[in-house]
Amino acid sequence: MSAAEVLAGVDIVALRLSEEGVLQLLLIRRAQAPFAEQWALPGVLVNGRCVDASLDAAAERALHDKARIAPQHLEQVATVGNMARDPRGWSLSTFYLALLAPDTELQGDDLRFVALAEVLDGRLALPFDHAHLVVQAAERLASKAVYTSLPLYLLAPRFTVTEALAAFQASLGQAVQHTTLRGRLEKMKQHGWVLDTGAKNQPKMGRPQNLLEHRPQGAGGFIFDRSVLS
Amino acid sequence: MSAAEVLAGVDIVALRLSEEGVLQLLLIRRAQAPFAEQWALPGVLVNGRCVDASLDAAAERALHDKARIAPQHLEQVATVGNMARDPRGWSLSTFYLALLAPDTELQGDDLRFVALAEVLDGRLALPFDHAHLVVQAAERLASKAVYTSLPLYLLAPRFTVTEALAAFQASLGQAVQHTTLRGRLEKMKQHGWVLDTGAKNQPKMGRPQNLLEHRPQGAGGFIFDRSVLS
DNA sequence: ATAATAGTGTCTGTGAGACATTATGTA
DNA sequence: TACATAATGTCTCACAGACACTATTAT
Repeated sequence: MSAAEVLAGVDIVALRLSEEGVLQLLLIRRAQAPFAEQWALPGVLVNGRCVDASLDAAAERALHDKARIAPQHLEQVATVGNMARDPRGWSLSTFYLALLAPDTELQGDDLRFVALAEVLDGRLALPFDHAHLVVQAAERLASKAVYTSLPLYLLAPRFTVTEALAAFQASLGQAVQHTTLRGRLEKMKQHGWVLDTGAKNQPKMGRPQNLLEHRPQGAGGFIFDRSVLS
Repeated sequence: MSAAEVLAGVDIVALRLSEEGVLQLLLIRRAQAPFAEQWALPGVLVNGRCVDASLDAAAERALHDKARIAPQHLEQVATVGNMARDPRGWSLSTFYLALLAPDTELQGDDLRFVALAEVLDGRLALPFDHAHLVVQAAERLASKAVYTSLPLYLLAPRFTVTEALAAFQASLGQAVQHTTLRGRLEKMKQHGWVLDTGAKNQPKMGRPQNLLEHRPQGAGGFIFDRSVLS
């Protein structure tokens, strides 16, 4: 069996929720050709010499080595493979959705966050088919936000209902009734996924907010049995 | 950039609904090492010489070339990659879930159907990590059966409510109220996904059954806004 | 007091769950 | 007639949607 000449790698679509409630995408300035110096998704190649125990380990390595970041959630989205996506030839990319804590900071000027919306609507172009990967990852987040608690991984472990609302609305791209979200958080409390810290948070104005705590009891978010949409 | 030495391929978890309402898995007797002569998932390698336009095209090729079968539904499930799954070294497998028509017939004695349950509970072992792939594909089908109409792709284009019930129950691994399913089919009628052929089907005994027709209006099944479970 | 924000309560609609009832065929 | 199977109807419950109302802070 001859060694197959396929270029295989993992790419990461890492998202952070900004203080303004907007999703931001992590980009890295490529050091090597092709597309050297351009801003692109962080990623690594997987090959015979690679030390990764598994593909998921390679994804974690990509985030850790390239950006010194540990995500709060990491899941595989899909794998694309064709002749056109890389000028070097037929290539495979298994890409992951990573959700980062809102206080994630970047070190080094070869890393930056950009508004996810700018990539989704084409205002900001990315090399390879990275824009397409971003679209699919964003769709994954949106579709899971409909019936799971996945957007909570965009928040700090302690969060307020208002912050949770921002996370869901940014993930879904549309408004959500706060009463609906409160009902879901109540349901999660009953299953130990969320608990009421007695603590309060005082905004600049208005009534203090209850501080909740996210306690995942399994992978991938709590699953509700209804859609959050009409 | 040196050619990366990664063995990459696609494997297919193709399922058929038997007349007894049991899910069956398509296996092929391997012609080549490793694991020659053993029954395994159909699959093909993707490499630099390959003619496939894309990874999805390679999946279709695997089913067509190896089994002369065209599935009613084909979707990518995930990609696994590690050192242990193939004795030849670090390898990648992107695996797909394929749903076949119930009248799918096999030609050649290197193809057969086995009961999916036998693989899931370990009574029937498969080479590589194929049993693990089958588990994940079956989980994908089950989780989608909760809130989509995916199991209808296991039926002939014209089907009865009883057959649809069997498809859902086999996919989910648990009983479903027929009234619930009727409600969902009614909803699908309103959106053009199912229509009432005036025709009837006469079982050996009892009242004749209405014959419905499956008219997919998009990829991946109709999406409901509630879980079919409690 | 007023504004701003958080949290609760009420009413409606939808669709699943469970089960009873009716309909339509065969033996 | 008896039986088997399909199809429909009824009632309850959970929860999303919409919106009103109350609560608690700062200025």
